[in-house]
Amino acid sequence: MKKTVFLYGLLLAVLLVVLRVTEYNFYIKRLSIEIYVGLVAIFFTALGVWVGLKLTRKKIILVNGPFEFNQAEQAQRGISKRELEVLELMAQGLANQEIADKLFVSLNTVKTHSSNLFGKLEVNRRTQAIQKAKKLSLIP
Amino acid sequence: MKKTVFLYGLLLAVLLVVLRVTEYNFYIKRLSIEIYVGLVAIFFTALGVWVGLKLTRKKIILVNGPFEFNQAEQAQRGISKRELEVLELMAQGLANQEIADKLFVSLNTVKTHSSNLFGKLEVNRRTQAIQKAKKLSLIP
DNA sequence: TCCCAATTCACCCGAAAGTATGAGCCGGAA
DNA sequence: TTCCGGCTCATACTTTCGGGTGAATTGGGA
Repeated sequence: MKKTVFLYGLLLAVLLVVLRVTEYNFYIKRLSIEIYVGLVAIFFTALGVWVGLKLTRKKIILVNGPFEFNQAEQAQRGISKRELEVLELMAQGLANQEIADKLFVSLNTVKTHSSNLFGKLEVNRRTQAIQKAKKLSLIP
Repeated sequence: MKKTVFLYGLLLAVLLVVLRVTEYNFYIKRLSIEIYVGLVAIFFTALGVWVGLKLTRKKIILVNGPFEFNQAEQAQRGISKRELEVLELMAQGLANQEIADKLFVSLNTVKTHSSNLFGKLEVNRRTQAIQKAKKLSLIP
């Protein structure tokens, strides 16, 4: 973040210098002030568009960008790592037996985990658990 | 669309006039050209940001815009309307009995529909059906 | 060291889900 | 009119889920 601020500051400084030089050139060449102002206007409009895009691009990324895990929610509901693993596999449409095979544990263990999970998510079906987990950003 | 273009043109014209007046004022008051250019720069930067936001806002809306149903996929797999209804309710995490109540049919009917649906979607669990249906744009 | 939370597993039971098969009804197409 | 696809429902059976209880193990923190 600091680096970003510094970069922008530097960019601004460079811009001012360029502005000054350009202004000097125009003065020497005795070109009309209108052209100069026009160029400045066009340039800064472009700059503004760029900045605007730069700012909103982050929002767009936020909308459908990489998944950001909601750690606070996990902590508040006291959901353990193992339970999360089960949740993820459950969200992939796997049956409890398949989850058990993937995690190298018994079917009963998966049942226990999923059961505890349902309690913590305040649901009573795996389909609802998946929905709620997505809404809480516990899974993508 | 035409109205938008006209509005933007009008806005631009107004801007030019304002620019000219401002320039005149500055000339009269013998203020330094730097201040004038600086103000123009700031103003057009802001304008650029606004335009940029205006342009990208549409894109954002497009990104997470209204769901577009994949009718071709439905036709190819021969999925009927009723099966789609069941699918949607299933995706909401409802149990078969709840779906039956919502559609005013018996539990057996829902079972039949869902069973046929699973065959057409090439899955054998409701969780997988939901996933696949979302991937195929049959449900949002 | 002791305790706790997490993890693991088992057993039982009832409910829900899914499979298979058969059948009646109805509206639109051939 | 006949036929077909969609919708409905039933019965029977198997599998999977989910709830409840209890218990052993273990790694790490008070």
